[in-house]
Amino acid sequence: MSPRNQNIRPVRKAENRWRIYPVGTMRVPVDIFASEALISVMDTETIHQLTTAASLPGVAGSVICMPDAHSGYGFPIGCVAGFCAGKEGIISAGGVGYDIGCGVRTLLTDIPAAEVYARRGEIADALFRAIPAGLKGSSHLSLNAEEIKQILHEGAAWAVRNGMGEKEDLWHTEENGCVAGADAAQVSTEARQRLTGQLGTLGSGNHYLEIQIVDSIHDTAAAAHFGLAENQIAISIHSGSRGTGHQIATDYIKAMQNALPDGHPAPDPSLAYAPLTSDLGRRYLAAMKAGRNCALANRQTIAHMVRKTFLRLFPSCRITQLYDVSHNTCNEEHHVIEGQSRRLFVHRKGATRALPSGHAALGPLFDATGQPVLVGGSMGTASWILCAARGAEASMYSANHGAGRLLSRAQARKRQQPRSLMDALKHAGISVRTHSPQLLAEEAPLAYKDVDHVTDTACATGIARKVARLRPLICIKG
DNA sequence: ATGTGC
Repeated sequence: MSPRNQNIRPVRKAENRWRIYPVGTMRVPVDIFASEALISVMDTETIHQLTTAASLPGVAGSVICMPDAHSGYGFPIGCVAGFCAGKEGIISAGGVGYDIGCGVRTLLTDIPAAEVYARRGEIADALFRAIPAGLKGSSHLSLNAEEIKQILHEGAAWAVRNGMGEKEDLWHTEENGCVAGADAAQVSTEARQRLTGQLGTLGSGNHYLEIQIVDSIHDTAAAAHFGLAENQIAISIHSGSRGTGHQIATDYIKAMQNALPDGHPAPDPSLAYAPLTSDLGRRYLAAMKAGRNCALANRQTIAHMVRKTFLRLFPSCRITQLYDVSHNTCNEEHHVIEGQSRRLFVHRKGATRALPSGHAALGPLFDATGQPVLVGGSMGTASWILCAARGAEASMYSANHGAGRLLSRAQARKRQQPRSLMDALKHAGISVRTHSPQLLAEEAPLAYKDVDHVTDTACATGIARKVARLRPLICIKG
């Protein structure tokens, strides 16, 4: 169904802007935000997945591709696609992906950098003990069925209600820490049970807990508003919905593959979809929201354990939350399409929402700066804190989520010896703790794009502005 | 991403 065999070439529209005009089954164009260098490393599979997304029923405006995009399951990672609410629109479980609600939370501390440098090994060991990580990392908390149901409905607010955080944390979290409309009844028993021993665990893959230092400030006013200063110590948590979100995705991808509407063959089994108005579509929406809440509660719980660990080591320290934002979501939003305000269901996979100052959906807390955008780098490289800018109107109010993979996990394993990576990180002054040096190699810097170039590109297009660059000092990995 | 594939 998708125009795979046609010779598709993005047309250069402006500096760092490219467009794929509709051909074959494509209903809308694809708008790519990338430099020449970044577009040259996007493989044919990524381009194919973008044009496939642009071929789905009810797709609105254009499909957006971020500078960090690479191929994924169904949609590429780094893709934004909105679908009209109502009869013609669809929702796709593969479009959101397996790690529902995966995102980044950044906390700010008042601990002098010199003290962190002096006690780096001790801090790394304490965090590694306190925060379960890796595929088998199991939680210190054990949850019963009622608690799991509450978490799926309440998100981070559940953790705060149970003494794991402050209400200020929720103000500094997307959706105030709770996605409305979640329904645990649409989440299978198996998916719910998988949370039993997993709340407050980091997971594996590119998930991490990093202690970082603010390396440079690029927007003094926004940095002051965010509470950021040069040489400040920050904490970033990159994690998701663990087994629960994965199981929700598995369940609904299967169900959508088995229940495709008549006359609407899926372009690809990984991109099976359901009409938004169908029972299955509505059920997935409610289950996906529960998955987002699971991820929000997970990061809130991890943040609480990190705070407890730091308070033991630095009893007088103060740790506040800058922001928490997910980058694997489907969200109901209003967008202006061809001059008309439309209600859309916007899938963001490996892309964050980016509301500029003055946008009606942005709360008062960040109206002066625009919504914070947390860009996680690869292990051992920098992260960026950006704020959404006016140009985000052209990206359906979205920005990039990271550096983006350059090599597949298998390719990375071939090119990176685990031992030499550990040595290189140590040499770079980064204290790494991991349960699996083998999996660590898959996350080696050589497997990722240059986060500074990706960030430069995103900001050059006007979708976001640089606020601060963060450099890792301690990294806890699965 | 994932109690790692059907």
